[in-house]
Amino acid sequence: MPELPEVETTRKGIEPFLVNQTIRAIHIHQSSLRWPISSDISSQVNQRILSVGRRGKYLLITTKRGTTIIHLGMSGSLRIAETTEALRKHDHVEFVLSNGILLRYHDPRRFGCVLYTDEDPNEHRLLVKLGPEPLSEIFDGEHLFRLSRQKKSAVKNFIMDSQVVVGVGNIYASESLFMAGIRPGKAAGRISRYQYNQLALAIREVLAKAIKMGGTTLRDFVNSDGNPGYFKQQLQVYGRAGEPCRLCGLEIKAKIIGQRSSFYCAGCQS
DNA sequence: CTAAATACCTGATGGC
DNA sequence: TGCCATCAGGTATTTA
Repeated sequence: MPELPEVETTRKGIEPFLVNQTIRAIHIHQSSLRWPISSDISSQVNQRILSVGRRGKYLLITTKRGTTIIHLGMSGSLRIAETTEALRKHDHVEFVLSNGILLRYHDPRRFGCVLYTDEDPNEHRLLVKLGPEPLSEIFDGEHLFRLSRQKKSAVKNFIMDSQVVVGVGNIYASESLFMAGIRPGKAAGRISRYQYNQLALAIREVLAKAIKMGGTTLRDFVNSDGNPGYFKQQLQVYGRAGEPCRLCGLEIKAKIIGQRSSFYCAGCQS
């Protein structure tokens, strides 16, 4: 399921095929995604792509006229295809480019979205409230500490709140908390500044490493070039309930926090 | 205001 | 073989 590293891996993967190409056509096979695909996306036709950006888990394909905002939800993927390649099931949108290739949006569970705006995408209602990028300079322990005061909710839910910091999904939340030595169920407001410094560093490190490795493959994520990522074997706690902790050997525990499965080591995390 | 629950959706999996 | 129940989960929205 695409978290920030997978989205960034996708961005990097498709960028060289897209920049400076003109969008010749957009074929919509299924417009019923999380929100319907608006017909004004056709404004992008015959426009040259200036950049392929990212904000949080949103991909931004920008032309002079506007920006296509794509979210992969949890089962979405983008891939570069030849025009001769048969349409697969759940290939909902195709961008036909002037270099003769296709960008295909594929999303079995249709939790994702393909939107269009002719204004600054950062002012779009879905992006305007987002917290800092975890790999940017303004994201640090002080930021987490300041926002968390008086918060009673679990720290895991806190760091997964996109208004606090973007890009920390269920997998990397468990991984970051393990690395920082903090139990996921602990109240966000009761965590020290020192621990938040550790946590901010852990989030940075886990995400940066995953991006470097090309993203995690769990169920149906496929890199834009069709190859799976390689991060799965690096996971320390996620999905490892009952298995021994790689650091201390104690059994990894699973717990539902905020309706989401969470994993931690009772020996290494307090 | 906060925090928790819910909706959106389909494919993989396991039990019978 | 098929049918049903369960689970996966990002995030906007609704409810408490």
